[in-house]
Amino acid sequence: MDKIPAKQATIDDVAKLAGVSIATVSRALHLPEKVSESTRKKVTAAIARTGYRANAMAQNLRMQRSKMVMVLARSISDSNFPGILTGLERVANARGYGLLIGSTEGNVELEENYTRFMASGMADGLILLTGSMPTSSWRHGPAKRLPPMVSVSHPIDHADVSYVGVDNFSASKLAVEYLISLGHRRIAYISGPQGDTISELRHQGYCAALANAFDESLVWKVNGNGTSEGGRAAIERLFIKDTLPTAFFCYNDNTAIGAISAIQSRGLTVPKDFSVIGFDDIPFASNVTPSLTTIRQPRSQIGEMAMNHLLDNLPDRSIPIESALLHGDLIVRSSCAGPRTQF
Amino acid sequence: MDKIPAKQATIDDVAKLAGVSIATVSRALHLPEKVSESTRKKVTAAIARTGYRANAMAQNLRMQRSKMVMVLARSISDSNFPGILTGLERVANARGYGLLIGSTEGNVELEENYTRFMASGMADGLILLTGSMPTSSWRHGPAKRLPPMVSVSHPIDHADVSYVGVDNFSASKLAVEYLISLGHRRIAYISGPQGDTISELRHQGYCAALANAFDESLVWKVNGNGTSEGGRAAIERLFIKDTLPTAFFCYNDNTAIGAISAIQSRGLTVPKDFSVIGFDDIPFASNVTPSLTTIRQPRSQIGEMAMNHLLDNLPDRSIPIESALLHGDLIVRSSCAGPRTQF
DNA sequence: CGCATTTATGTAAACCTTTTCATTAGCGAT
DNA sequence: ATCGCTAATGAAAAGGTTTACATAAATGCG
Repeated sequence: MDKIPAKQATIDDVAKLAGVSIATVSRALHLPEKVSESTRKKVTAAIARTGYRANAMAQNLRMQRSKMVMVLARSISDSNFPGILTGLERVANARGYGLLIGSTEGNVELEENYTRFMASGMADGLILLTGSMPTSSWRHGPAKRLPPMVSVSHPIDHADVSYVGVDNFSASKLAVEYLISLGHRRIAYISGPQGDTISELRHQGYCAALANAFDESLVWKVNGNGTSEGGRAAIERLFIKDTLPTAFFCYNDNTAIGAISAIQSRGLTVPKDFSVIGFDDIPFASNVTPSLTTIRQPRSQIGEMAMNHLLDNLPDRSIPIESALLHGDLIVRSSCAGPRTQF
Repeated sequence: MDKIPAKQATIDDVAKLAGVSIATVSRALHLPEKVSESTRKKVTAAIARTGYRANAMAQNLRMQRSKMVMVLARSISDSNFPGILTGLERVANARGYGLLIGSTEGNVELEENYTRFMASGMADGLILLTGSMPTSSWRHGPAKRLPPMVSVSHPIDHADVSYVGVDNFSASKLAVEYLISLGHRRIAYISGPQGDTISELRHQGYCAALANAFDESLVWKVNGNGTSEGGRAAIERLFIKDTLPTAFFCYNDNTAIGAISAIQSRGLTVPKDFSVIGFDDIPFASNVTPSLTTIRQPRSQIGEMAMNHLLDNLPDRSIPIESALLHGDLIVRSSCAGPRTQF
């Protein structure tokens, strides 16, 4: 084994060792057909000997890019995040890009920190999982040029950004239709946070399913906040009333799990007394008791599509703004059944 | 508002506008005390006017760094990952570093892909969540120089890398002591994957607690694999026997949840018939029924410590290899109770 | 006032590539 | 042998910083 050189070898070292110019080395690497068989061999040999790896910073500086994509999320701990990130990562890696991740925690200062990062050219593109455009001074400043962006999961109102996510409307409709098919007529929606776009879409799907099925539809919305605590609280508030729904369509699995837990702690059972359906199919949905019937979000597929779309758009930013709505599948487990016959 | 310039302003633009040299601009930014009050003002004004942001690639090339840390994980979907990542991210961001993430999925090719990335200077340091040194050709090649590294959560045998993680031995001992304090004498350990270092440490803690408490200790190990499926299977296998333990200390929460589910589906109850204690305190531990008694890993603290240690070591690599074992707390919920009086 | 010392600024090199442009050599055709 | 054309290579610029060194101005002191 050669002795360890003090520093990482540069293109100069390779060129010297191969007895050619650095231009030729570069060409041997990137345009092999432009260089003669014999010198190409000398160059590859020299590269092997020196252990040369092109310095990414120099390349990026010269080529005016960074080969990085920044993923900006509201929270890393979101149940959907790992799955999406896995998809993003898979294609970024396959296409030679690095993934830079940042979480804003809803904190404007942190967000500005990251946009500064972006502004200094540390990323060629931006994946938004925040549900909003990067709020920051620099957008309104002189250099208004944002990198190509794709919004994932959370559609952004009034912004011309491509969007990839599950079709919340149709998937919710599907969920509620399933409850209806089981015989339920009094179905409540336990919502997500107030003003949340996704919650609104899911609510619309819920309404549509009811309107389709019944002449006179009973829309029943209870406010939650997307956490299991919120689901629990929603049930508590509801159970003060004397008329109750027989099934709950929940904003997400966390909410559903909270709802189930609240129902159970009142001595009632799911799905015998009440049916509960969630949304997301988070990893734990199959591990709760009863296992949760829900809508599966194709998380990694969402991530893959989003990243592909973004990277396709990098070279010339010519790809038009477009939305991809992916199909959400109904996953039937054990938290739904027909309604109790007697109320 | 100024009109939008075609390109991002460079230091030259600022210098020209301020009527000084680029060296002065650079100094005004980094060594403000070395530049006179008046010119400093001119420079800052020019910067504001142009919307100048230093080009990160150029800076990094010049300064021979990248201001990035790579986080290499086995899987992004690991239950502990988001929490640790949150901690890592928090301090990286605060200290001006970007977080580059990659998941190897146990795939050697992917791992090599990332080490190539590293070798080209795209990261100044490396956080290992893989439990092993980056296996790759380049380690054995001529340029053997690895960047500073810190291993997190998974200790790495026979490698001189700093390590930050929970004190698996003591925490496990704590868990088992708790079961003993409830009156259990026949306690089984449902392990993680074969050969897993962490599982081995937890096993040792388990053994130590037993040995401390009883003259004659009954060590009882059942193989799992770290998934809820594994926990479930372990219980099934065990229940063929006629003597059974009264309590289970599980490798992790996933295993514990699987175990509980298997016990329940045999018509038995936790904690009345069997006590189950987990490890990790994953977000869902409080949402299962019965809510899971477990050991909490201080995930974000682990991430913060690891990143701080790594970044402290970047300037001169002078900090010695060291291990930080963090305390794991016992979180008492409802999955443990005293043993059944009659066997 | 003259010299030494500090302070402020500018010039240019260095960081490592990619790529344009120019040059040289080689070859076939006339 | 000469011309023209192609193929292979090299020289040098450009990308945007930081910083060592040089220079000029200003200040201190005897």
